[in-house]
Amino acid sequence: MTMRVRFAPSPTGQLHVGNARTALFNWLLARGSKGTFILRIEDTDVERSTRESEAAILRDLRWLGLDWDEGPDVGGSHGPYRQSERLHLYQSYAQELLAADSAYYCFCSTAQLDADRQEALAHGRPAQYAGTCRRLSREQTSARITAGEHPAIRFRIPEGRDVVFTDAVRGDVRFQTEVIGDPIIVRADGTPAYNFAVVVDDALMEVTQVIRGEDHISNTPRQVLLYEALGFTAPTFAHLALVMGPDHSPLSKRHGATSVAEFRSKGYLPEALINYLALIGWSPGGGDELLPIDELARRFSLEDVGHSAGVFDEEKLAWVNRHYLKIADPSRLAELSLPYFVKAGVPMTPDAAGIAFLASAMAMASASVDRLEQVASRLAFLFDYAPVRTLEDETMRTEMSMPDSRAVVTALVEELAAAPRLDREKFREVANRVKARTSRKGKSLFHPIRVALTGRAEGPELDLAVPAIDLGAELPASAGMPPIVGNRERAAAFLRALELGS
RNA sequence: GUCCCCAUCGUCCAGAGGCCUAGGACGUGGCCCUUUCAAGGCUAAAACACGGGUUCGAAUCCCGUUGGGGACGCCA
Repeated sequence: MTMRVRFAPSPTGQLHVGNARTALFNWLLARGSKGTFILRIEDTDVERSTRESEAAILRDLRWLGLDWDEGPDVGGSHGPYRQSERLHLYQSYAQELLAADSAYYCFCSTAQLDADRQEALAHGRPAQYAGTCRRLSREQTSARITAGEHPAIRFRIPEGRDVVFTDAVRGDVRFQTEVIGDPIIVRADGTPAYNFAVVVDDALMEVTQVIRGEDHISNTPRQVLLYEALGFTAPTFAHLALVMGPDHSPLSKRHGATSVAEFRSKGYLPEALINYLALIGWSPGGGDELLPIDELARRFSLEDVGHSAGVFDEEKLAWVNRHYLKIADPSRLAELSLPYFVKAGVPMTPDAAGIAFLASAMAMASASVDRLEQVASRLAFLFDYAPVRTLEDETMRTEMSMPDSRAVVTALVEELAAAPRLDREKFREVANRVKARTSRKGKSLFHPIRVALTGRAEGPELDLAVPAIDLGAELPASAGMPPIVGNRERAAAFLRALELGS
């Protein structure tokens, strides 16, 4: 039998990184063993499900590179893949259970149920369904229905049984049916409830391994019983330990970013997020950590998945991201960083030449930054040069007004007046001549040059930054880039600003 | 409260009875590189939760305690 796995999100919000990890583990298993990866939308909660979040989840999954073989948008032989489009199926299986007396109508009100739960808790009993409607006769039931009541349908959990299932990551897990209340399988409004819909769907879609979060482990015995009552064979289950925040509480908003969309907008690369997520609760072995997704799939195995919850560590994510930033194609990074420039107040709509320029500038930014978001400020000196503003800073003005610094700037202006466009070598020549004229060297030579030419006290290596400035200054307006002031003009403007200020 | 799951450096993993004076990675400290900030290289500190067993021998097996997490919804 070929392997079939699925990821089944409910479209009630953003794709959470914890869920993304669940999707990833399913995907890795499928891709590592020529299996089928199914995407199913669990939208039976009509109140909270939206098409917008379904679209967002699909988009995020695609961004991560997790593609599916069957799903709501691509179809497949076991569809439809939205639970809201499978209602008739649940209806007919519910009738079957009712007919076999494996299920029964329940008329209990929410208020009644709440009261029962309080009562049970108060007496130290498990907070499960009291069984009020369990023994209603067929006559009583039909009488109440004709009278206009709208009952839900509950599954009858058999008494006195031991339910054991073998979890692929944990081994045997055992529950006594005494601690399991009869679950609702169809709500009063006719829609199926989770425990029922998953079983029907996983069975009909011929899912062979159900890999999901540990929060579902206590649902599993109910589902195993449901498979049995429906005459289906249960799949293999695997429950993944949850992803926690730094304080070991479930990862949530107060810990910072939690959704895939947020990490994307902060400038993490999809391959970095994927690689990092795979490292929580699993190890590729051999001491390797930085591996592309297909290699991850090749090495993945459920048996090697850890049993304990893992803390999401954004520092380590950043380290992984730095790695992928370093090996990424510069023009791809240039494209990807566009939104961050816009957000930083540097609007641009570059053409091919503009992108090529940005890509060439990437070398001095992407290797020294955690995230794409930071590229914009790392390269801001190219587009935003304002000596007067720079000298408004007290310490900057004091520093640059010193005779030594001033001499360097003056010499720089004069040398630049005679210099052509600066490339790396030309810049070195100019720097050397300034050095000879001022007999300044090291920091006292290069620092003033840096401030004069970039308007900043720190930034990328001047060897890279200075040529980039002149390269950018030559860009035609048609390149769609903000105007870039050349080195010669910068030096002159800086000296003027310096004289004005003193 | 009841049931279930889990327990190695601050964090993520390796370790499947002797190879462990417990290994790697992130982070942290130090050093180096360096015209700045980063990045990078090297290096150091840092853990088997506790208590009982089993065994010639336990981080590894068993039991208990403690701690953490999950579930107990007409949410999924």
